[in-house]
Amino acid sequence: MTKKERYEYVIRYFEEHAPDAETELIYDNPYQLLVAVILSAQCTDKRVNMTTPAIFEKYPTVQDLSTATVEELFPLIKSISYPNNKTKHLIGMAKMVTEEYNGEIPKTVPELIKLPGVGRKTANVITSVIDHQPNMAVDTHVFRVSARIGLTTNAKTVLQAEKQLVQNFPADKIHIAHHWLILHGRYVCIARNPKCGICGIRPACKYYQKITKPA
DNA sequence: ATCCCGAGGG
DNA sequence: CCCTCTGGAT
Repeated sequence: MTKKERYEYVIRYFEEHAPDAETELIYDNPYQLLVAVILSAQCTDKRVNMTTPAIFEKYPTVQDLSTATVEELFPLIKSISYPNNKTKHLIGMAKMVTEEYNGEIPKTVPELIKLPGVGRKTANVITSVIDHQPNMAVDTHVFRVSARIGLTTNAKTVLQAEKQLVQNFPADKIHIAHHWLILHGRYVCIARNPKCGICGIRPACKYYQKITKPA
C-alpha cells in the first residue's frame, strides 16, 4: 500500500467512525481553551477537566487571571504535572494577553508562541480548534500513532512529523485529523500493548503488517 | 516502571 | 541536541 493510499484509508475510516471528533477538554471560550491546553502538558485531559472549573470560577476572564498571585493560584494547580511552572506560565500568559493584546487571545501561531507556557504544539491546538487553521499539533499520541501506521516515515522530531502530516492531509482535514489521531492513540493505539485486535486501521497499518508478518 | 494532548533553558 | 520540571494513573 502506498503512502497516499494509507492516508486515504485513514481519512475514509475516521470520517465514517469519528466524524465529530473533537477535544475532550472542557472550555467555553478561547481563554478557557488556552488555559486548559497549557495545563494539559504531560497530564490527562480528565485531570485537567477536574482542575479548570475552580480556576475559571475564581478568574472568569484573562484580565482576572492576570492579577492572580502565585500563592493563590498554585493550590488550584497543585495536583497536576509541573504545578510550579504552570502557575507562572498562566499568570505570565494572562499578563501578556491583557497588556499587549487588550485581553483578546491572539489567533496566530507566531503571536501565541510568544506567550509564556505556549509552545508550538499548544499554538497549533488553539488555532486549529478555534479557527480551523490547517495546523497540526503533534503531541505524544499523534507522533506515536502516525509513526506506527506509516503516515510519517523516519520522523525523529515532532516538527518533522508535523511537516509530513501537514503535507499529506488535505488542508481542510487537518484540524479534525488531529483529533482522530489523538483519540485513536488514547483508546486504541495506546503506547503500551496497542489494541490491534479492535483496530479498524489494521489493513493500512505498517505496524500491524510488521507484527503479523515479520520480515 | 512507564506514560499522560510539553515548554523553557542550557 | 540534551536536561529539568513534577503529580497521578496504570
